[in-house]
Amino acid sequence: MNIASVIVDVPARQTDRTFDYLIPDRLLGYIQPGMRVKVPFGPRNVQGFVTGLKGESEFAKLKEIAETLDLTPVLNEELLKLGDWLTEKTLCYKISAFQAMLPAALKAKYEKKLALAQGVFPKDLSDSVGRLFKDSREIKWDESSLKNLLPSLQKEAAEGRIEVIHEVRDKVRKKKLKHVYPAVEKDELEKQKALLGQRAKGQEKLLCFFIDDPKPIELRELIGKLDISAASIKGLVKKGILQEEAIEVYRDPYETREFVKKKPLNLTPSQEKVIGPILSSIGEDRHEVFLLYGVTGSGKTEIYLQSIQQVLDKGEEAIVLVPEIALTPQMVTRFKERFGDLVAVMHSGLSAGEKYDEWRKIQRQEVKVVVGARSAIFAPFENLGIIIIDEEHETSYKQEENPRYHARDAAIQRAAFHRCPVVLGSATPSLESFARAQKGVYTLLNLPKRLNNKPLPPVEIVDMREELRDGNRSMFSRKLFEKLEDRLEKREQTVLFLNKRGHSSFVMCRDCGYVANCPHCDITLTYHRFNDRMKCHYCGFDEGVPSVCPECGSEHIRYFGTGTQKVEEELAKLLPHARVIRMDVDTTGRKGSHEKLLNSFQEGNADILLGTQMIAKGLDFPNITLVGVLSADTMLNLPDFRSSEKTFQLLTQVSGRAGRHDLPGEVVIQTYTPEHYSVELAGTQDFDQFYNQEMMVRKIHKYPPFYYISLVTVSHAELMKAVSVAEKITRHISLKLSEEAVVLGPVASPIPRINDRYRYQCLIKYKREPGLEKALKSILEHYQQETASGQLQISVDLNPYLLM
DNA sequence: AGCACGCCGACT
DNA sequence: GTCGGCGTGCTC
Repeated sequence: MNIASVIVDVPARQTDRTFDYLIPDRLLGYIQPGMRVKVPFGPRNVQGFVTGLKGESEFAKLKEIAETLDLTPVLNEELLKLGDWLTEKTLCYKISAFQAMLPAALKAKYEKKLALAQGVFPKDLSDSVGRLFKDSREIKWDESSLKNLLPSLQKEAAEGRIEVIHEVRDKVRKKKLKHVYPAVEKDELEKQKALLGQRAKGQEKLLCFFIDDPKPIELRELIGKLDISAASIKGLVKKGILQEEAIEVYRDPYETREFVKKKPLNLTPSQEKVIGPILSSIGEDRHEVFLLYGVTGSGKTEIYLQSIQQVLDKGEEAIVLVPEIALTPQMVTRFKERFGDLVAVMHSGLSAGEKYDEWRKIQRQEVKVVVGARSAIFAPFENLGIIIIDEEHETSYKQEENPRYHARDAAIQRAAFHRCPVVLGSATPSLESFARAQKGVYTLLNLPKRLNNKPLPPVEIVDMREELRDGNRSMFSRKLFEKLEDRLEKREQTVLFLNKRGHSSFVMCRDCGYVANCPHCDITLTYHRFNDRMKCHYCGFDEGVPSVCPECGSEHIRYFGTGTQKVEEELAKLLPHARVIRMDVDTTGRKGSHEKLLNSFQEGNADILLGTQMIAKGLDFPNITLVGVLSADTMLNLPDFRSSEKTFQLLTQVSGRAGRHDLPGEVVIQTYTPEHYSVELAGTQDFDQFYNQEMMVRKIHKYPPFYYISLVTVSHAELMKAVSVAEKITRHISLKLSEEAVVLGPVASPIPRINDRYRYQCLIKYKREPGLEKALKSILEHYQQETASGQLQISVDLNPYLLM
């Protein structure tokens, strides 16, 4: 077994297979599947993953593995298999699947360098080349600065005086800090203390400290604690009494926070009823998927916590997925309060290094529970006992780049391997999951009542067209405004929700109707008040606001629309005494600012919390008694078959923020389409009826959960090329599929151009098409050269959540 | 992805 | 005649 199969870090169709390498003697018995290695590949070195070991290879002249990058495998056997599954399910490259399962810090960083050959000095080279090495024997390969030296470099390299090095490194280093500890026994420390001179106050303090506690301590901490200088430590180190060493430390994003340990709460009878099947599934090592359908405030989290406790008691581990966890600090707090140091947290707000450290804690079995966003589903636990997905219906569980996986599917895959339950929790389950529960594929668990039987808040729907007819041109209906004033008077809090999607500010000419568009994408530029500029949210293009209309020359050009900033301005005008906290991408950009704003609101530093999607979930503050939705229907017009579902879910979620505690709550929903069933039924919070109605619509239009869908998007800088390739692909797919399948297109994507590339797409709806995956693979293969060069892009999404 | 090998145009 | 354009194909 001295040969390793390796998947190399070259994401291309031609290299999407294993390559065999000889394991050098010094690494024999050490290299295991799942380790990262550095291997020579063509003329350079690349990172690779060992996927298996074998005794012989069909390939005659094998190269040797250059070195290992890990001491222990970063992917265990289960995760290696899961990588294969991901590759198959999403048609991505093996290497992309592996990389998706690991923290970004472990991704290789490549650096091309020039170095002097052994025994060669700058003076041995021609003047121009020799000058490059005057400071160091190694320099970075910098295309631009070396440009005119290329011929002479080539000559020196050919004659062996300099060489090209391809370096492979981890992206992020382990964080190491200098630690100090005694080098001698306690009685020796005592002896040395007696020998110290009168003036050696610092050294005396140090010795006292270590006589008390000889454990290693971080240098800076020691200096701060004893109020001494680094020189005192140096002195003792020199005498050989103390020792210094760089020890790996974890970056702990929550280290400054104190968590008070909390006990499990008593379960209500209905909670008891629901947790029963989950606990027995855990106890019997049985894989089962539960759909925990519980209204907002029905105590789902406590079910999660107590199920996990059972798993921990069994000596197993738990994964909890939450959507964009940075946005729900309350959730993290509850887990930390219950399980303390056993919890690792993984979310997008952490730096690459912090994420890596949390991952290391899991790998080293130092934690038992991970709470995290989508990618936490790949936490390298060995004995999973439960996987929980909170807010199961959230679309952020679907990754919108390769590998385009859905965390729910990966969860079920992993749980089946570990023979443990998956709990999907939601107040508004996705249609897909609910349908599966109805069919008996998932086990449905119901929590129909809020804790303490608090009623759901009454919801009033206001028709904004009527408001307009009655001459109210403000963005607040009279009803909402009245209630706002009332809450201000009573010193209770209000949450105002603005459905921002498709509703951000833009710049328009009031005379000719010209709207500022991105010159590279067919999309309106979004206006940002804080720097008075317009920005494209797809390619990042950014431009100042023109003072005159570029079409007609009119000066009446200004920003338009109802962004949060604009609402804030209007609030300031109408209710100048109200204290408003605004939460959107602009105000929560910086790390931790989100939490700060929420804390400030919780402490009562504001009367109104104004925000977008991000305030729809997880807020649980006792003083919120009014929730206002400013525009309920802005999502309904998006080209997305899930838009009704999303609207219903969002409105229900937001409504759930009101009156969760002692004070009763109220909800006002403003809309231009009060008759739409998703708005109307969100008003009565009638999920069952919504489900029935929406299922009918899906059936008629052949959408999930009745049909599967797949989306192929073709993009190219030339319109004609994009169209013709899309056409060929569509034709090819149609030929390969059965009568039952529907192939739509090709049509221009809803955003027909992004970053100067035209986009055409083909949508496939089908029930059972065993030939589809093969057809798609052969298409990707067929166009591999053109896609490799970047000219042409073909993206395939089996089960897309965004049809853009 | 890189990089080398290989076959046709405008240049000292 | 040669330098160099980037199409094609390989990397254990």
